[in-house]
Amino acid sequence: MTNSARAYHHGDLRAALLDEAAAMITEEGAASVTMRELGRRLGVSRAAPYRHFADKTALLVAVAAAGFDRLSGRLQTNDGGGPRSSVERFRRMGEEYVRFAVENPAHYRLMYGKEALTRQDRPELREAANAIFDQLVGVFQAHQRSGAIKRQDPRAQAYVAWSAVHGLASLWIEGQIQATADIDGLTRQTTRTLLDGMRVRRRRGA
Amino acid sequence: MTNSARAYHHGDLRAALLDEAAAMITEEGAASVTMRELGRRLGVSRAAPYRHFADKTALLVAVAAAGFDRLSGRLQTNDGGGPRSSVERFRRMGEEYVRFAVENPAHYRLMYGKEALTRQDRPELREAANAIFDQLVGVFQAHQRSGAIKRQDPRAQAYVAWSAVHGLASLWIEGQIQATADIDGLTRQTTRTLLDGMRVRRRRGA
DNA sequence: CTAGCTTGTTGACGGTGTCAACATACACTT
DNA sequence: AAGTGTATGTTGACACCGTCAACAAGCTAG
Repeated sequence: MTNSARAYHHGDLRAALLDEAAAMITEEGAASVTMRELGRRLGVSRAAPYRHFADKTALLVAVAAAGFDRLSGRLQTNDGGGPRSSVERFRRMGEEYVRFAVENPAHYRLMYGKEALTRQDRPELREAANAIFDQLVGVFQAHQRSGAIKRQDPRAQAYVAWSAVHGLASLWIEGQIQATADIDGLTRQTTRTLLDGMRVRRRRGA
Repeated sequence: MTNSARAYHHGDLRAALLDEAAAMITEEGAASVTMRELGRRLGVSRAAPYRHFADKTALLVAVAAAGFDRLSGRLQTNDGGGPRSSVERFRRMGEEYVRFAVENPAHYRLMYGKEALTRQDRPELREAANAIFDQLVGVFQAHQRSGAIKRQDPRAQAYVAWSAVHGLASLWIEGQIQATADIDGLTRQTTRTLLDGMRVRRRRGA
């Protein structure tokens, strides 16, 4: 009752706010999201959103959390299909991750870039982000069991890999990578380099 | 005459604005920077900054550009000292890069994170960022010549490596990496993994 | 000394987030 | 069915903000 959708005056303003905010973010960037404009678009007064979110930050946090859920779902769906090698799983996961970011740049930026959001310890965000990270850790654990990569702390390995794909996505989104470059190619090269770098290798000298 | 510092009414308001803005950014984050507050702090009216910067974005761009210069200088200073192996050069460069970001989180965020800044093609920023990237490309070229890593497009290799350290720095800054983790250790593991992943290796099967 | 450009000030406008006071619609009790 | 309470939405107000136009003052060049 408390959190489910019910039809009062507007119908379900809370959900409508989240949808509209997400739409504005993808269309015009997070900076364009305004409590007043949200009200205008939804045919509601400027203060109406405050009945559903404590403040603007809380609204954006909710939108970001929804983004995390969407990303997490995409990764899981893409991961689950059929018995694949852990190499293939990792490669696919990286590609899907970057693809999401490239397709939803403003949303991705909101999820990871906004200081105000992550700075405050919003448990929702923390949890949603952790779910994705744990998924990645799982891939590395499986990969270690298959004997393909070094037996190190899988969390550290996951951090290194996550950094690489997150960095690639961020730099691309922010336009720091020359447009002539091929993002898919770079993603593949990244995952391949990471896996090769973690692979068990025979000692040569010393 | 046009761009050099001169003592008119205030002394050198332009430089003072850049300094004060940078200070505010490191102390309270970029969001706290306000034209009016800048005026207040420097004992000047709210519109005075507009005699030196077209708008707030231009000011922030200049601050970001200064940050790029600082980072570039640090990397160069750290790189130049004595004849080191290209492995060592890369390792040090990565560490210095992450260290800068960790020590100046808000500034680093401004340099790479702000959509508004990078979105518009500010040539200053582009140039400053490119200088750092070119430096990295140079390291990989040297590294290829030494025969240690694969002979691929060094620019692509540089993108992969840059992504990894940038991603690590970003995730750390945004608090996405568990605080118990060791950022220096992760940085070393990242550079080592990258180099190993790019190393020339003998084929095994297929 | 005067003319002109550079720099700084003040007033104003429209925009924002947010709160308090008020109004309404629905749900639930009796 | 009536009435009451709470969830929801509205309006007015306040203090900010970025920015512009009109004005004032200071320095420099002739």
